[in-house]
Amino acid sequence: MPKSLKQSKPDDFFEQVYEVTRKIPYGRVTSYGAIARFLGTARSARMVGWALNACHSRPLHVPAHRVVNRQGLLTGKMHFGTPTAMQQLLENEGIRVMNDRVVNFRKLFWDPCKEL
DNA sequence: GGTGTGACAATGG
DNA sequence: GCCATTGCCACAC
Repeated sequence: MPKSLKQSKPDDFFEQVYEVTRKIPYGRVTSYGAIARFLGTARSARMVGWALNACHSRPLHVPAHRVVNRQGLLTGKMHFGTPTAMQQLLENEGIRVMNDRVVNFRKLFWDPCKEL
């Protein structure tokens, strides 16, 4: 029974990513690396992005638009259906975006390891 | 069980 | 501040 137990949650890692992403405060942004480090997989920052890629398979809405790369670049905007959807959502929260890059990213940066 | 891949991060120029 | 290269882990086939 022990070996079959984990079979129920094959996407445990993804679940964690979604959970942290939902906890991002309004008007704040974070990076994939920060989430990865918070989950204990600092070197799997790419997996965080991939996990969000599968967020469409989730019944719950995930504010993936608040997650950007270390440079504050909206690398995943293309996965929102429309190329401008991500930027629109960020601007809607008061976040200024220029050239697909978050302005004052360091100020708006939200570190789950510290804040959470 | 190996191979390919990905919404990244860190470093150096 | 920007561009190019390398390393990295987890997942699908």
